[in-house]
Amino acid sequence: MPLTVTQLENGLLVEGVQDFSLSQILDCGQCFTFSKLDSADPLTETWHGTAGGRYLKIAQRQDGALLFYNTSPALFEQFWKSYFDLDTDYAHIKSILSQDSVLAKATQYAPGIRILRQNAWEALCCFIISQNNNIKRIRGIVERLCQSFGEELEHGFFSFPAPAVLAGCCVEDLAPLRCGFRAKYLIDAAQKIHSGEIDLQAIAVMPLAQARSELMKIYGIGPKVADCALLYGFYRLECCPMDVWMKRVFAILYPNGLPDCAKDYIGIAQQYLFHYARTCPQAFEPKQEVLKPTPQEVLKPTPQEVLA
DNA sequence: ACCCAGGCGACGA
DNA sequence: TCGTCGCATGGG
Repeated sequence: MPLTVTQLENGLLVEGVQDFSLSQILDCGQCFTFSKLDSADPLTETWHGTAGGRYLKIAQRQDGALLFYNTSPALFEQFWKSYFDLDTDYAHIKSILSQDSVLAKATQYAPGIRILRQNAWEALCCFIISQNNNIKRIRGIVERLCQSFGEELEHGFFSFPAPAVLAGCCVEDLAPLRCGFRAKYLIDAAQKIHSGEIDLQAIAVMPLAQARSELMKIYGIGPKVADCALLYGFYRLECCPMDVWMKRVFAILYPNGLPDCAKDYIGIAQQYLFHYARTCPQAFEPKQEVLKPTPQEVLKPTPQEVLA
């Protein structure tokens, strides 16, 4: 279905958007720079935040239509349409993934998830911060990073600091972030990128294995953070970041790996499964579904009783 | 108080 | 090459 774009006095109305939920997209662990506004209107939800050095306030009506506040048609076409991945047919992708029963459940649980096309440097910073951390605290550290070293945009929001800014910092300079041992990792990433030793533009067009090993030259970037940067910062859908949640998913639901139907969209499948595992734990806890005895088993004598 | 969080580097076997 | 441990901080 084609999008219908209408210019209003306060922004841009975009109708015909399918398979899109603001809260699912912005709160599923791929992005840490948007926050939900308290809305007087229960029929809409409104978020605001930053991406690529731009501030955006955006609302979604209950019928699915989107309102991009203070956004020109040109800016929508050039930036936000791509950022929200609106040219990708998620209905098609979900229909393929749903050939597998678990993925069918995970996609139905949060059918409005999309993979954002984020700025590579910003995603890299966020996922350096993410290691051995929780999403709530990641948001706070990212916010302090931008407030402390970025440039003010609008409404108290700040851009990400450029690599050059962090490259000139020492660990003590980053103390206000309260990011712990990750400060030295951020600085090394900034220095290698600012000096040109690591070229994000070049990584964007490298074969995956080479891109991955290039990112892992940064002190503090291992396989998982590299995969997150590649998936979210470079839109490499063939990456499947393996964090503690996805390790649970594989241990419990996919001991033999993902099914064949996921092979072209592993990164997207990963996002549905990650969100499902993290926010719907009762669907995943091994103890309840897997180990709970059936009524027959409760009545059956134990092996010890049989042997007695 | 305790365990855990979108891990990683250092170290020893 | 593989397991194990410490790391900063704070949420639940």
